[in-house]
Amino acid sequence: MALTQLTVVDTAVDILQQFGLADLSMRRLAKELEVQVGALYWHVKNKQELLAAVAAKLLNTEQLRVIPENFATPADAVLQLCRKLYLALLPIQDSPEVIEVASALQVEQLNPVLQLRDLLHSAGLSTEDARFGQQLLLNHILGSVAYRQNLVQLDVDAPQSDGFDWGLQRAVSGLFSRD
Amino acid sequence: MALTQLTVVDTAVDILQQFGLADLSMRRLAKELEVQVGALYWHVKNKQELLAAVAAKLLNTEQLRVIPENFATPADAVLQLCRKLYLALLPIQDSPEVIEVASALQVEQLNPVLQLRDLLHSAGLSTEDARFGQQLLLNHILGSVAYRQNLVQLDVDAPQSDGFDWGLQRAVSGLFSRD
DNA sequence: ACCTGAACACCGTTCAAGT
DNA sequence: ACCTGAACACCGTTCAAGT
Repeated sequence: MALTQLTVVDTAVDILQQFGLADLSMRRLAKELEVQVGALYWHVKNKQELLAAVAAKLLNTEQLRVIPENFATPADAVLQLCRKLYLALLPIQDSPEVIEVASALQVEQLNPVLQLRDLLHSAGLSTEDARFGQQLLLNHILGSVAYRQNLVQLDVDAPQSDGFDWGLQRAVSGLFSRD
Repeated sequence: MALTQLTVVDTAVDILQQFGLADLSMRRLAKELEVQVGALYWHVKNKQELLAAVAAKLLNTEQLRVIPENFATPADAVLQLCRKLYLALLPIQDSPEVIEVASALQVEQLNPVLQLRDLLHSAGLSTEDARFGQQLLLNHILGSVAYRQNLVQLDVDAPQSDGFDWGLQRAVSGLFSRD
């Protein structure tokens, strides 16, 4: 199998899902693909861009879309999209770090983040406020996932809620109430 | 000067503030202190605990307290504390990552985070909800700082607001409105 | 065009041995 | 008790040289 950008990124996604970010090194990736490390740099510019591509692979899926028509209010659609994102990222080790790298480099390529912004906009927020609201909600999603993943990693077996949904509802309520 | 836990942590804080997390390696730290790397491990268990201690040094300062009596409403005190935290962390490179390590390891030693929780509690939220609200606000602070720091790092010179304060006001409003 | 081999300049952690 | 010296098992990135 020839080495392509696609195979490199897909293998990276695999390593991330199976072993976490600590094991996703360029050298490990090269070993998995049975090539020398240097070969990777023909297909990806550097590790940062690779991680951005990994994030895009993780997020740009049909599962992480929401059909606004299926919801009574825009707020409900927003809630649902956020919950989907949270649940999708939770089982992927270190996903918040990966997404952060990507959204710093190129938020515009992460479809669910864009849809989140769109939903907020069509719910009545100005273009700028929709961007801010998207930030608030994304911060909460990634922060909650990171917090939760740290708990299991430190075998704090307290299976207590991380308060994600509670905080989400409060945040959305704050975004849509005028005062 | 004898090597102590205190000097190790203080020097680590120095390196972080001057050069960022990428330069804060155990080896660089040893060089700065003019000892061998191994010597550090007599004074700190590992790098993770060192970073937690660094975070505590950064946050546990009198500057980052708020006098509730000075504010008309608890919500105002919460707003002020969050803004103080945001402004304090912004100039410290990679501070969100450091704080996250620390709050995963030992939230209970970060005074401003505890005060934030306390303020929410005394504002009427249940003990549990105060914890959740603290999470929501901390997520927003750290997320906004990280976002802002990434912008300057990628020399995206757009000095556009990160919407921190806008999001903060919405979040606080959501926390204190009952619906 | 695509890949190898090898180098450069680093990491965190451990541990026998010294004082 | 505290530190050195040295090792172990890694990193990301670059680049002449091969095909």
